[in-house]
Amino acid sequence: MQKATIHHIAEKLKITASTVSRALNDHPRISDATKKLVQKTAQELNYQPNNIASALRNGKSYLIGVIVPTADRSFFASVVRGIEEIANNIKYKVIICQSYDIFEKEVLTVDALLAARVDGIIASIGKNTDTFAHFNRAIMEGIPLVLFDRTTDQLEVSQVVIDDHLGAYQVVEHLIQQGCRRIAHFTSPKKVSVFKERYRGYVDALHAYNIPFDEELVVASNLQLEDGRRSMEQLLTLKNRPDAVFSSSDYGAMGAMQVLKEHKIAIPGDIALAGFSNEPFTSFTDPPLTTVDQFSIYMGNITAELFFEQLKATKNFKPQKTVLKPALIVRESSMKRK
Amino acid sequence: MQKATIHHIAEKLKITASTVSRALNDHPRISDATKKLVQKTAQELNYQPNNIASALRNGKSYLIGVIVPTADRSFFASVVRGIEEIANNIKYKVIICQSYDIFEKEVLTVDALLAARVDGIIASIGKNTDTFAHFNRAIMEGIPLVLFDRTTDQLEVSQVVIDDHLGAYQVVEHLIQQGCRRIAHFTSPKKVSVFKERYRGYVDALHAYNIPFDEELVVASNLQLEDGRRSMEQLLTLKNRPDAVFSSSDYGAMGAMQVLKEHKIAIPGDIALAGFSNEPFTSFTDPPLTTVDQFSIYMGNITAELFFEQLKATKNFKPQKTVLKPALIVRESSMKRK
DNA sequence: TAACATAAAACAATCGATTGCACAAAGTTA
DNA sequence: TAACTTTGTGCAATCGATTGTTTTATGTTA
Repeated sequence: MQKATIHHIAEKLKITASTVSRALNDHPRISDATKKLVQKTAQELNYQPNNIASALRNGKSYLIGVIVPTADRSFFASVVRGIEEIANNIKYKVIICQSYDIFEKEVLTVDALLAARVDGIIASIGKNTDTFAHFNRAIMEGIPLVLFDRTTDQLEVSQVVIDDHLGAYQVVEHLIQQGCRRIAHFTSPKKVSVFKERYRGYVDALHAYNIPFDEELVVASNLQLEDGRRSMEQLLTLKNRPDAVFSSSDYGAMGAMQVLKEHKIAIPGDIALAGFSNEPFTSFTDPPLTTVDQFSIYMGNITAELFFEQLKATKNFKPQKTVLKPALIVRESSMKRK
Repeated sequence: MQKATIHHIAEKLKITASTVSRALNDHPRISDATKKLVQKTAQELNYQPNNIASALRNGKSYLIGVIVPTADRSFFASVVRGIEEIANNIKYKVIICQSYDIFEKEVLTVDALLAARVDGIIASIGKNTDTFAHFNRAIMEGIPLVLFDRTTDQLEVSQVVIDDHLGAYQVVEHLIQQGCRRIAHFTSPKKVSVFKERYRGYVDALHAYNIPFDEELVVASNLQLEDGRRSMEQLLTLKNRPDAVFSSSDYGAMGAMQVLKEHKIAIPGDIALAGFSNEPFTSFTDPPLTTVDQFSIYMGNITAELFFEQLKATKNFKPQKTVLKPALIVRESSMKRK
């Protein structure tokens, strides 16, 4: 059974396809009578416009590509959800692609999206990405690009980030207020701005409270669970142990928590603990983990709105940077003072 | 700057677009010399085929729609990853859509995918779905449909599931071997086969070991964290409390764990605990949660392979049902005997 | 070398929707 | 009533790739 086209409608009404097309698109030069007739017939024939055909004609696909390192991290999944909410409202569909933090895969993905003729790309950059030619390729083809969370200033594009500096600052300030003085920090060696910013927030908070910065308390790793374990073990070998750990990722903090428990070190009694991202599991841990919420769905909304603004803008659009405020979530893992 | 088309290549080489097209598609009637020349020129002009145009011509979009209740559950995210692995290998792109377990949203999504002219749909049915007209619409349009995990026998389509009965049976058998005799079960009131199957596995294991079935030990809910909490509180009001809880979802088990801790009830000492799905957080809980792994990435692979098999099959394809074996993962929450 | 086979490439239609332009009918104005 | 405007449709080209059907070279055979 064939799907109905505007030609079928036209034939049935003894008019031309162009009239049908105009009628369906509410063109002012078509009489109301014809419009109604066409709409009615379209219904009868269960007509559904062929997006492919119109995509070809007007060079739009109504598809946007979203690239995330991994979609099974709650943060990214929620941002994607936020993007979808906005996109679906205006007939756009979202293609989700995962780079798995692998640079080559990210490059391939960008190229695949360009080949698929997406109308634009929203991306969060992989941890191992430090050259951006693939994204520049998209920009040069006139494909709008908006980055969120894991962004870079090496590209002239709009970006939406949270104030990682502030989030980290608040965590460290909170730890200090709980009486901690030797606060360790798990960070990433990668040139990803979010981690650099959190590191800055950590350092600045220490300064602000006149707490000496001690390089041996900063451990760089990939910030996964196992990394957190290793980093914590390393810290425990120090003569002068920390009394708190602020990890740039919840997974890293989780690894630390496991190690501390294995060593029968009290949390937060001996060592307080805080993570970053408010992954869902953080409220399930024992003790529940202090962390920073990033309002991820909202971030997705904002990112999508910025994206579509740029998509509509005909001329050269000035890249915008939106900075969202994070929220410190205090849970037991850091509550030394009840 | 315009993107190169086959016409640009043709013009440059003083041949026609059809020759270029055939050369690029390695048509036997084109001389090797021409083929090489065309390929070289294509490279030079950085030609990328316009998928939209070829989609229109041969009625294929190279897009497949994947509908999941939510993409931020590790199980679904991993299945999607498994699907993507296969799909991307053969130039297909995956559109991920979330139904959020809302029936209306699921219907809209199916229709949107049909309108987007996807080449097929892979779906896991929402919890609240009990009529299937929307999926039948896809089938009638000749769009291949494959279901995974949350499936139904009311549709004549291929499906990939794990043996939920076996998984549940193994959990309950394990609990019995640990000495538990009053094993409670959290299930869903919904007509979702996975939960029905797990319930059957629970009942059958009890039977097999001559343990009486007690209706008051079975609690139906939505199986989220809060539901698990409520269900556990309810069980604790019984005169004759259970000595184990097997929840059909890890989140439900997590809720139970929180309540038990609040009541200072030892896990697994007083009450053993087991979930289902092997969500990542289950290894982070204290104690780590016994659960069932579903080999989700593999499930995605299998699902995609079945899907593409069906897509290639020209004639009426006989729906197949693939059943995968799950794996019991024993952790401390159920280890009464060390 | 005429007749025919084969290889290589051109021609033209097609997929379905869109749109600039042409054109006819109806309405308006002087 | 001639001249012009407005309104409603039709015509035909277009987007880029694909493909059945010629057409044009080239090669082979008798």
